Amino acid sequence: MLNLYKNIIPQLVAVDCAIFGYENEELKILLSHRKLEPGKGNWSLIGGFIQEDESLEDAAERIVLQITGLSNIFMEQVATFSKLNRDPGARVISTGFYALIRIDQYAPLLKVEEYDARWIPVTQIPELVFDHNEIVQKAFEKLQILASIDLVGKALLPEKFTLKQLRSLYESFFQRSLDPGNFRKKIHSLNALERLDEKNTEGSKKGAYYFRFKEDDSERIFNRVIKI
Amino acid sequence: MLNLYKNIIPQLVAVDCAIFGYENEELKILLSHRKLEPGKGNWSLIGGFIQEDESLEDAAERIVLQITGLSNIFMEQVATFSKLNRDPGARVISTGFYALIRIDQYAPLLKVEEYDARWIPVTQIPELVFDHNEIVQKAFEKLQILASIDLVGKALLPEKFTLKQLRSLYESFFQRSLDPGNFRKKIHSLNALERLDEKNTEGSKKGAYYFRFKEDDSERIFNRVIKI
DNA sequence: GCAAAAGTGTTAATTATACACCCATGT
DNA sequence: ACATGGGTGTATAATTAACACTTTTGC
Repeated sequence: MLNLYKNIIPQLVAVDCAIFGYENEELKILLSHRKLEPGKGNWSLIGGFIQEDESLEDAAERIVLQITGLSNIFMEQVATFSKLNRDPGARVISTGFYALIRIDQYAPLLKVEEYDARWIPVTQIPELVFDHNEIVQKAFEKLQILASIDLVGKALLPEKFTLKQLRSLYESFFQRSLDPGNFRKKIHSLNALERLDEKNTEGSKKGAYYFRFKEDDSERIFNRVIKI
Repeated sequence: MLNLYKNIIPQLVAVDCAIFGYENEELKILLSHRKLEPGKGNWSLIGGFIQEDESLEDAAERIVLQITGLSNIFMEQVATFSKLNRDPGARVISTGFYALIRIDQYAPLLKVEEYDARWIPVTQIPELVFDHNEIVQKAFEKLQILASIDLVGKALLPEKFTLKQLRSLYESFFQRSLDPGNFRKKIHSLNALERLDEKNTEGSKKGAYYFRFKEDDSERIFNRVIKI
């Protein structure tokens, strides 16, 4: 491969993915057990080295596809982590990503046993290898900011869902309870959802209408961030 | 150096810095002319390859120090850019940073002619090499978000400044005019500044009070981002 | 009928926006 | 005294937040 830059020492480059999903009224993250030394067997994010012919985004998509069976999913960079001794096995520079997937579509390609991947509530994240706890922390903060200025849900909830489910998702994002009435009004004002005629009667006798995200979101309202 | 990971192809890793400063009522960015092929002589961000014994943050600080003479400055990651052919000279993965410096303290260590570094208003950014325009764009967006939720100014303005100057800085961030009266009230409500007894009489006969950032910002108010 | 969750309405507090007005001072 | 930018005040609209109220339906 062409290289006009001589005498530059190349580095090992990897990606680590914080994969979020939503299930049973809880926001969860997919954690696995590390296959390689050092740290073999410990809890870890899913990651891998970048290949010569792919971008970081390509690598992250490849890895998420392997472990979830899903492609074309929502994914964003968190940050790149490069402390000298973050990985005791070698000097590795790793870019963190966070991904949002629908657990109802989760269908891993790899044998689950191989990685022993599990969905863990974000409130119960164990100690992870290397600096992975820091990556998760930053990923969660980015997700919170996103959820603050845009209605996040399409990537995490099933096709149809109740407002209670959406609210409970938001309560997971912000880790606090939200007023049901005010939440409804806020969501409706965003013009992003459409009500179906169908009701979910699991949670109550009256039944709660199902909603889904509009195909056409041209009238959807986003919050400005600018407040000053 | 220890390496437990065999058969992994290492990559060239670099940093590129979008250095912002504020001068004559304008937000500016420090651009240089590229010293190396490919693209030698073209407008470019200031950057360089990461060394074996430093993190990305270390490398960015080193590079900013060389070109501005300043250390301990405000700096944050923008994102990491890794498209396969972003740099025609080789496959280079580059992490973008943005830095905020005070132009009144700017004192480059390297001969300025060597890089031909210049302060260019953000409204007049020329075509840059590779994907540097994209890096600048994302850096500016990050800066806007920061300025939306926190009072940015300490890192860009001189020690003492008038509210008009601060407002003009904010007008540079958001590229729109802000109501003088409402801006004052907003700033005062944030509890971040203290008024000096001194006045600046350059702009008017009456004179405008100088302000500075409080040493103690324990009572300073930050805007929540959470709006839903 | 009543419990329980869904959904609506009312009010107060806060914040944002537009703009009128007063202030100090060099000429 | 008056023009000019600095600085303050006021009226209104929009948003947020707390909480009371009505609706539906299975038991």
